[in-house]
Parts: sequence; C-alpha cells; structure tokens
Amino acid sequence: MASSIFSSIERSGVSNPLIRKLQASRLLLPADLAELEGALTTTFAVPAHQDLARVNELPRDVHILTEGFACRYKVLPDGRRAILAFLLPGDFCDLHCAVLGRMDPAIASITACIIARTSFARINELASNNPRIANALWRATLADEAIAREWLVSMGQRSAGPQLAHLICELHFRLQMIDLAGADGFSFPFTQEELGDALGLSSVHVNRVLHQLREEELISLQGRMLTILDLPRLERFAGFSREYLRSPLPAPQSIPITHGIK
Amino acid sequence: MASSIFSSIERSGVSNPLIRKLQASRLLLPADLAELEGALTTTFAVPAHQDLARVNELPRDVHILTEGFACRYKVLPDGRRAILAFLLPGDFCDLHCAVLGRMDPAIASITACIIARTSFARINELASNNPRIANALWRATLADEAIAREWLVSMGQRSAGPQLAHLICELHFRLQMIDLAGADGFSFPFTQEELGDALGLSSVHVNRVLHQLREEELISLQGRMLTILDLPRLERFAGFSREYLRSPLPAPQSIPITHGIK
DNA sequence: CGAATAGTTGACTAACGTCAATACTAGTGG
DNA sequence: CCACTAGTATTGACGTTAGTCAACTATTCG
Repeated sequence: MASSIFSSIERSGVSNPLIRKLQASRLLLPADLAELEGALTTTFAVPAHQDLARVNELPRDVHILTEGFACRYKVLPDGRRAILAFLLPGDFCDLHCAVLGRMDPAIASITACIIARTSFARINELASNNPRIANALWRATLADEAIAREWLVSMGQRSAGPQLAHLICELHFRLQMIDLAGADGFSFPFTQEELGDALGLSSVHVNRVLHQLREEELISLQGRMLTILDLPRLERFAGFSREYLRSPLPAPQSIPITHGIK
Repeated sequence: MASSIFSSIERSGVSNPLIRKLQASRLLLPADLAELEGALTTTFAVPAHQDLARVNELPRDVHILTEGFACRYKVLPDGRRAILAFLLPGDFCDLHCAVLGRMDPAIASITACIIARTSFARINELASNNPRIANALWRATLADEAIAREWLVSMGQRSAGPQLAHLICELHFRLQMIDLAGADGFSFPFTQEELGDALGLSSVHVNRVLHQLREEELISLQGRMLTILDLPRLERFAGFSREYLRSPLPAPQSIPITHGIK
C-alpha cells in the first residue's frame, strides 16, 4: 500500500509555504530560514482522501503540508470520526507528535497533496542549536492550539449556523495569510460529511445550514469554490474575531538575538 | 518511581508540583530542575472565583498553579462563557500566552489557589540556553493541546453522559498523576454551571446527567468530594483511553545530552 | 439567622439527529 | 457520445437530545 503511493515526485522546493510563512513572521533570520529549508529536501505527492499516518508508520518523521488540503482526525471505537483540524499549505502535520514521541491523531489528505518530510532528529538538532528556530517551531504548535481552542468555543457555545460560518471565516483568513484566497473566493473542497465530522454535526444538518447561509446571501458555493458575499456580515453572524489567528510579534526579550554567549 | 536517582532533590523538599511533575517525567537533569526551581521564587494566594488575568495585567509573566483548581476561559460578546481547560496543580496557566506574546484566554481560580510567578524573560532565557528545558516546556504546552483535542472529540462526538464521564476520568487521571486522587475519591469543587460551561451544556442538563451517573452507580458525589464507584465501567461508558494523557519518553535523540558543543 | 449561591425537578420548546427517498455530479468504460 | 456507477447533495417526516423557564429546596457564608 505504502510504496505505490510514494512514487516520490522529488522537487527542488524553493517555494515551500512554511518557509514563506516563517519569513513573513519575521521571527527568523535569513540564515535560520536557510537552515530550515535545508532540512525540507524530500517531498512527495499523496492522492485525495488518503490516510497519511498509516502510509508512513514512522512517527519519527515530521511532515509539512506543501500543497492541498488535509485534516487531522481521530476515529472512536464506535466508528465515528472526529476531525480535529484542517491543515493548509505551510502547516505542520505532526510536529507535536514528534515532540511528544507519540502518533496520536491520524492525518488524511482531503485533496491531492504535496507533502514535505524531514526527520525529527534533524528538526530537533536545529531547534537545540538555534533557539530562534526552537521558538518559531514552538509558536507554530501554539498557533494550532489557538485554533483548536477556538473550535472548542465554537462547539460549546455556538449553534450550527454561526459555527459553520465561523469555520468559513477561519479558513478564509488562514488562506488569505498564505495568498490562497482571492477576493472572488477560495477553494472549499470539503464534503458535507467532512464538515460535519469537524463541527460535530450530521452531514444532513450541515447541508441545511449551508443552505441557510446561501439563502441569506452570506456565501455562495458553486463547484468547490466558495465565495463570501458579505464578509462583515458573515463575521458578525459567526462572532468571528481574527485576533486569535494573528501571530503577534514577540516582545523583544523573547527573541534572544544575542544567543551564543552562554 | 525514579526516587533513588533524584533523592538529593527530594530531600531538599521540592514543594512545587511543577518541578515534581517534571522530575517524574525524567526529561530533565537535577541541574535543570534546580535552574527552573530557582526561577519560581514568588508565590501568592488567590481566593476562589477570582479572575487571575485581571489581577495581574502583565502578560509578560508566567504563572504556575501550585495549589488549588483554576480554569482557562473566554467570554463571548453575548456573555456566554466557554471554559477551555481546567488547571490543576503543576499546570502552567499562561505559558503559551507568554510565548505568543498575547493574553488570549482569561484565567480564573475555581478554589482558593496558590500561584507561582516568574517573568517570561527568565523562562525564555532558560529555554534559550538549555534545550532540555526548552523541550520540557514545549512538551508541557503540547500536553495541554492533547487535552484540548480530546475535549474537541468529546464535544463533537459524545453525548452529554459520556462527555461528562470522560471529563471525570480525565480529572481523575490527572489528579492521580500528581498524587491528589486517593482510592476513595478526589476533590471535585466545580459548580454545575462551571461544568456546563466546560462541556457546552446547560447547568440544568449537567444536573440531570450527574443524577444519571449517580443512579447508575458509576460515581457518588457528596460535598465536593467525588468517588468513582466503578472505574472500568465509567471508563467504558465514557469511551476513555488514558493514552492521550500519558507523557511518553521521547526517543533518545530528542534529549540532546551533548548540548554545549554548538 | 438571613441572604446569596448552588442544586433539583417538571413542563415545555428548540435544535439537531436519523432514516429514507430522490437528485445531482464526476469519473469510468463502452 | 452515452450509459453506468459511486459518491455526494438535497429534501421531508419524524424522533431524540438538550435548552429554557420557572418554581422550589439545599447549602454556604457572613
């Protein structure tokens, strides 16, 4: 199963979205970026709706989504599936697993994906020797956590309509950050069942709520392209505040430029 | 468990539960523990049901819960409150906020608490100069994340009964880890409204579900003391697996003992 | 002891799930 | 180009879970 999928399309990736994201964050020096990029040599392609964790059983590798959509999920004993996060280009798939040394939630592609891989040993070496990189990686996992926390708020306190609207706002904002959302809309390749598993709703109910959002002319959805018709109104309806997604610059002392004295 | 190795520290009477936890994890050398403990000099008391974030508006400090129960929460514009995590002794209150440089969710005490404080600058200095400490702190935030993810599963896929049971199992396990849960039961100081805000349920429904758990003789709850009457049955009912709470030892290469070469 | 807070219970309502039938769509091979 | 198929979307009828409102009781605490 595993080998056929990884008819590895090796590419010399200068345009890794993770590197671009980190570059934009201004947390790292050019030299740091080069170090990190040097570790991301191997990339491979995965078809849509493919289980990634099972394909590669080594939890000691770290994967970065480079192109396409994926998700983290967990299946319960009774067969229900919980989608815990949607992964977009530039996101780490399993950095936390590598740090903890445990392959906790599974990863699956949603669309066809391109994924970059490196060994955790390599990442760990970089982080150990360069606190700026360690800090940037740490912050990346914390950004994940902030999104998960907001999902928690959504699931607990928002009814289905606002909850779905909130997810749309989140994806829109995150895709904008990586230049993957135009003014006209963005790629929205999720099935209603996937949305349901992410929101804790049945796919039937997702359908109805989606219908409602279209009827109220908040969004339009044709093919797999979603257009936000009235962003301010959608954000208000969702109770969305982009604050939690912003990556604030750390205070001066949290970037120890003077590292090396020790 | 690792008592003989760290006997020198034990004899010196480590009172801080964070240090005890890290000590038990075997991630750090005695010297590392001493470094960290040296940073936790200031402690202060907070009465029950007190807002902690507002008490200390400086987001550049890091707080560690030393005694008592607290929670992370967020209030929505419409006044609803979402509790995002319960904090137990030894937990960081706001390490992630400090790293990200943003005071995201608020913290409130549930019981009277004792809290240790240190400056983030100090923590950051330790982490920058000592990758073992950086790793341990990173893992601590990831442990948080694992719990949040499991809450997400609970809220999305479990109905109220199993969800509440799951929370009880989680708290029981976490309290056991820090020697705060006896065989006879453990302190359970949450109001039903707090439980509701954490589970995304109304307090009325929490009451009914709690009643049901008692009727089925899974738990008993008197005063603020909860007793688990049949742990295996409760865990089965909740769909609880303690796997996600375990702190696995990292693979050898993730503890670079040889740090200092650079 | 009294006042506030927390817990309990019932009646009713709203949100969401389940089941099932039908329509659409993209990809497939003839 | 068409039919075939499997997955996906849509819609209706109905059941279940959980929310709301409201009254009442039990605790806690000053």
